Amino acid sequence: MTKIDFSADAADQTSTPVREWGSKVKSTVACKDCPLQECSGLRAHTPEELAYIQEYKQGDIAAERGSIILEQGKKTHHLHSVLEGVLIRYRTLEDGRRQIVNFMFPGDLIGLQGAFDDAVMHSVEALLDVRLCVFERGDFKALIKSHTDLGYDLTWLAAKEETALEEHLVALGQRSAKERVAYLAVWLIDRALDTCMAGDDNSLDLPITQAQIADMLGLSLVHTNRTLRSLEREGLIVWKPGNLRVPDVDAACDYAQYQRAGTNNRPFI
Amino acid sequence: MTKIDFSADAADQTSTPVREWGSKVKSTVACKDCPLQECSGLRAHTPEELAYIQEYKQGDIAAERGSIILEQGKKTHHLHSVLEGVLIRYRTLEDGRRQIVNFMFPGDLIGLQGAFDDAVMHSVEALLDVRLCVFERGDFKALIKSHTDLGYDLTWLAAKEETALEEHLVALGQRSAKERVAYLAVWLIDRALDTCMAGDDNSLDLPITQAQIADMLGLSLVHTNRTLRSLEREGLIVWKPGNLRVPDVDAACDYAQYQRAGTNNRPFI
DNA sequence: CGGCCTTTTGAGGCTACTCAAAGCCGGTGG
DNA sequence: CCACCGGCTTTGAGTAGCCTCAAAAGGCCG
Repeated sequence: MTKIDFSADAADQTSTPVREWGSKVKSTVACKDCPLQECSGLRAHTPEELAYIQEYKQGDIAAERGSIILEQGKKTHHLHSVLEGVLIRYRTLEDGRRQIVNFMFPGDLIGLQGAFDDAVMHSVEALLDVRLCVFERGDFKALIKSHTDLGYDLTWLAAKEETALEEHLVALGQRSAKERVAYLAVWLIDRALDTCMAGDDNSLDLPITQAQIADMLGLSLVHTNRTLRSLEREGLIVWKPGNLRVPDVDAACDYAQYQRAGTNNRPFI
Repeated sequence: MTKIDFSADAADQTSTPVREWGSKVKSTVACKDCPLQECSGLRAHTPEELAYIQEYKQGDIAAERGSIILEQGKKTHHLHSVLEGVLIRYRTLEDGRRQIVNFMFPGDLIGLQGAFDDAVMHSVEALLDVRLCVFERGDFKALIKSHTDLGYDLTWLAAKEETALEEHLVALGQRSAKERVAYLAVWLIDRALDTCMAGDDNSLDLPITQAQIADMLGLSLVHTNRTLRSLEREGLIVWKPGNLRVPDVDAACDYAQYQRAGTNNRPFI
């Protein structure tokens, strides 16, 4: 809920474009030293590609847990990618109902849709302290055109994001509450494994509230709680505040009727 | 349910790549005469772009209503775009539950994800007799690289598709049965308007069964029926077999808490 | 006319929701 | 150091929306 303090005018509630973190953007990490290069779930870039990216990267920013990075309906000049941390992307209806649409892990792109439309139709909030790379929205079209490899990667990323939403859609449309929770747990663990955020015992430290889980899965808070406890009693999933663990991932997958996508060396920017 | 008769071996249930419609592909429509060029909801291509596309287009095929164009888990050598007609994209769980993920209207791309992964994780079925343009999957990477404008369009399309899924996700997660049906009705009408398929009274001729509506919205068949009849009694939506009409689109949007995306000249291939 | 698919309607039951309140935990201030 | 407060979690009780089972009616085609 706290606003990011880097921004000159993040508190501005109008729909005018905001100059997010205008002069505060500095580069603390050079692309060639990007820690994500080491991550086994991601496809490392060639030195050449890294040089391209560095050219377009304006810098990186830190934002603390709870910060709102993007706000629904606002225009943005920037495109971000996740260097470190986890965020949620959600949409709010007028009467307050909220749907969390997806989670964003290191390597994911934030606000791609905003590069085409004027305003993004969702908000993005940090679940952990995060660091984000900043790109200029306008440069992005040039990037696609001048460095076709990265243009290809971008399309790839968009297609992957689509696959993830498809998966969530199946969960919401077809699965029971317990199946949904099991599905989400496994999906999160898988993403964490891909981005080197998981513990070696299939656990993930993520301070997500049950209200957020509920808003992701289309369940009520109360029923989410009961479902969590029920799955825990069965030993399938141990989801304590701040930490998620799935003792037997295969069993959980089986229960949720979820097919894990093989690890797939996704590209990132 | 009927298989497409163009295919040499569409009945092959193994996971080996199939040579879909090998020699049967002919070009009945030249890109420069593409009827979608005339459509107000789509962005017309420049003659130059049309020439690019023509170069990569292998031809077009017709498939009749009920044909399965793509099958979940299969490899495909081809990429398609919708020249005419409407299709659904769905995913099936092992126990038979099915989730319709999205509808595809003229100008939409089929199987983009398959261009990156080996196999697509969903099936595609024609709701109407359709005509599809055929591209070679392998050529597609070259297309992005050699004609960056089209690469940009492709990314744009992928981002749009993602936005649509996001919208569906909100519907499944947050809306009641009646709101979901109202939402879907308006969404379909909007897509139809964009692609010049709607009647002038906000109606759409689309032979979709209530079972399919149910599988799209995550409702049971019986309850879908009751919900349809209930909305009809209230005069919000008239959804007869084969024809959907929304007398007052604004009222329906309002009821479903759905914000129509302004018409947006989407690109197409 | 008979068979198949789809739509419609009835009846009863379960899943998940709402309302409500108590327990927990960390932070703040007296 | 302890009392208090706000946010999160947990549990109880009653309800409603949606589901399943079941069967009849309508439409299309051989």
